[in-house]
Amino acid sequence: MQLSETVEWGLHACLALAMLPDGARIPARALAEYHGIKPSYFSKAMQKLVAAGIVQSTEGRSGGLAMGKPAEDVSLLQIVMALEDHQVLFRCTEIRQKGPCAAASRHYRAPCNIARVMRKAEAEWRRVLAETSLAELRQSATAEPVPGVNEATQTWLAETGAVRGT
Amino acid sequence: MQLSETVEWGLHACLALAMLPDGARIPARALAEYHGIKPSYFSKAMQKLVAAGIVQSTEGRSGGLAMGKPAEDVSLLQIVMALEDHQVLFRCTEIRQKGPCAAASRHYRAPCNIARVMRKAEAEWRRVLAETSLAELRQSATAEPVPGVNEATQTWLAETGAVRGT
DNA sequence: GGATTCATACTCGGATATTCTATGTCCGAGTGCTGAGGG
DNA sequence: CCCTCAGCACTCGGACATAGAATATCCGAGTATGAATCC
Repeated sequence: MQLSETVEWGLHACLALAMLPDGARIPARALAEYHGIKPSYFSKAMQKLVAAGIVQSTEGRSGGLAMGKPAEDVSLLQIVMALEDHQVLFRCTEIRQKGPCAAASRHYRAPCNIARVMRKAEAEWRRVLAETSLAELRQSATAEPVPGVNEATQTWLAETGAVRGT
Repeated sequence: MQLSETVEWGLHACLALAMLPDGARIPARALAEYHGIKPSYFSKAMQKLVAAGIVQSTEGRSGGLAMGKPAEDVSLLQIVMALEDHQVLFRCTEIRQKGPCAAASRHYRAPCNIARVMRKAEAEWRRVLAETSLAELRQSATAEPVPGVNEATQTWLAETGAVRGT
């Protein structure tokens, strides 16, 4: 039942993108290297975020990735769902309607009670993720920075010339 | 990220066990057939519940499965966790500590903010599941029965002689 | 000097392997029933 | 008639295949760049 590891990648990548200056873009390859991730598979995760409109991709020689919308409008739920193909955690296959003692399907209008509780729990999970925006994470990251990381990042970006755009 | 299908099986199976008379037991094979499930893999799920103490198994010729503790003391969370090997949904691999700009690990005493939100959401999910007991599900099932199913079940149990014990 | 053109380097995106987990199957060890045999 | 005992049918539990998803890799299509060329 584990979430895909791409979820972790995507969340950190989006946070990094949200911390760049407005309009700036960075190649997927550099973004992967920055996080110590193999770039090949990482790009697949980014593709899903691009398809969802969360991230914007620019092709061409000085292309790269950038936020597709303001960080305030991106919730963690959007990112997770995009990366997990909008799947649900618990899938009810209506096994109550199977087996030798099941009634005709028209008698099962009320939803399965087990599925109902599972969905309720899932809704709470989603609620927390929906309530947290990327902007809040960015706020925390800038308010309580890890010593040295921001400076090292600026240096690294300048040295590698990874950031393009405004 | 889907939960295993065995979770659905286990939940329905536990509910069925909880609706049997006190002390009664039923073979895993019959319980699988009742739900229209292939018995071979179903037994693997039951093994996990037995190991967790939720279900009790009796060997021998007239053996079978029974509840291991009162339905009031069994939450849905216990069942789900037992079947999913107590895994967590989101696994933080601390990628913030990787890459060329990471600081020394002693500077990362505060937990990762992304992981914190994910864990908070997961805690809410667990909370709902922990708040619901098997006894509540049994209550709903007896209060709003699907027409004919209970009768058919009694008949089927009598015909097949699947129920043993007091 | 300035505009144009063209080769180029670099980007994303999808087609293609490989590994790992979930699912499915099977058979052996163990245990309580049951019926025969003896007292 | 009642007790003993051995055979047996049936149970669970774990070892062994298979299917599907997640992970990892590679190469091709497309585009902005920038140098070379011409006016």
